[in-house]
Amino acid sequence: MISNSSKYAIKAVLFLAVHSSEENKIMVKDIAEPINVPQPYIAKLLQELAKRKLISSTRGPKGGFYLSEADVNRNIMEIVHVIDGEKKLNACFLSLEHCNEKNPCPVHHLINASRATMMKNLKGKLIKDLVLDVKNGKGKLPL
Amino acid sequence: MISNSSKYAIKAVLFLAVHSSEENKIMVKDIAEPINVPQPYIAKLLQELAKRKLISSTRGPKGGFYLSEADVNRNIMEIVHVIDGEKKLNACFLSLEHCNEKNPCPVHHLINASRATMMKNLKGKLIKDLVLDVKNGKGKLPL
DNA sequence: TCTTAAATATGATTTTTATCATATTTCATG
DNA sequence: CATGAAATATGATAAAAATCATATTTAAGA
Repeated sequence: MISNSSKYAIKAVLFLAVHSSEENKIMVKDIAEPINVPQPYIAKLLQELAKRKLISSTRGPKGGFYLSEADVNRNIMEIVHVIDGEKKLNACFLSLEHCNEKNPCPVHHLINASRATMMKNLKGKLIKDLVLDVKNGKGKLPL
Repeated sequence: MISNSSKYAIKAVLFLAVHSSEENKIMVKDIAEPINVPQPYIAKLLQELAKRKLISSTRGPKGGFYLSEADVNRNIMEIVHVIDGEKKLNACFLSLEHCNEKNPCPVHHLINASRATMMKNLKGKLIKDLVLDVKNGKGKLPL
């Protein structure tokens, strides 16, 4: 449903959200260690996110990754989209091609409402909201 | 979250639930085709389910797979357990080791309630209930 | 402008998951 | 009791996901 890569990416973005800023860029090795993800692996993911404009970066000395004002207005699902592709977020539990409200598979009604609210929650929450939650003790770091 | 193999297994069990009985066993090739899963692959899964007593089988001529009275009193999550292992059904969205109600990760509250009801639904619904649903038009076959 | 520190691009390797193949065992039936 | 039809056991291959390695490009600062 959601890949390992996406999870790593989310953790990294959350880390950046809390610890970085335009004036305080962070380089991969200082991200990889605290979030406990192999450095070359998270590097690749961060590069992909940067290319797709979900996070910001600059090269060279004093360079690194950070989140701009625009970046913190993204939500978590956008990260998943970039890493995993659009694919199966809306997909049927059994991955059936033709399953929908009109023609539901037998398990459709068991999971659909729950998943819909889950998705709504994830899409409605921006990165900056999550940072606020952390500050208010509603979610804990480090990851 | 849930593997391809589990999905195939569920489809096969559903198929058996509707089409088989102790007097009408079905052999793998007659299951594989209608549910659209490669024959050798579904064979392996069915064997595993049979070994773990979630479905029934007999060998030899006139043999095949079917669901006994006991078998139709199972729920879908039991199938997933057998195929995927216990692992991540209760796991944190970000696969964090130490995430729980007391010490939630930032996304915990966004998904946890939804997932809990989803799981409750899946565990509460028995195979025989699903068959009833299909008969009452609340879920469609074929898959 | 040269050196160095960082991201970036590209691709290789490893591990896991999915798929396929084959030989063996069991059972019904003639 | 021999034959053939079925599941079962085991393992091989292929595809995908995760992980790792290296050469290139960019930018800051001496």
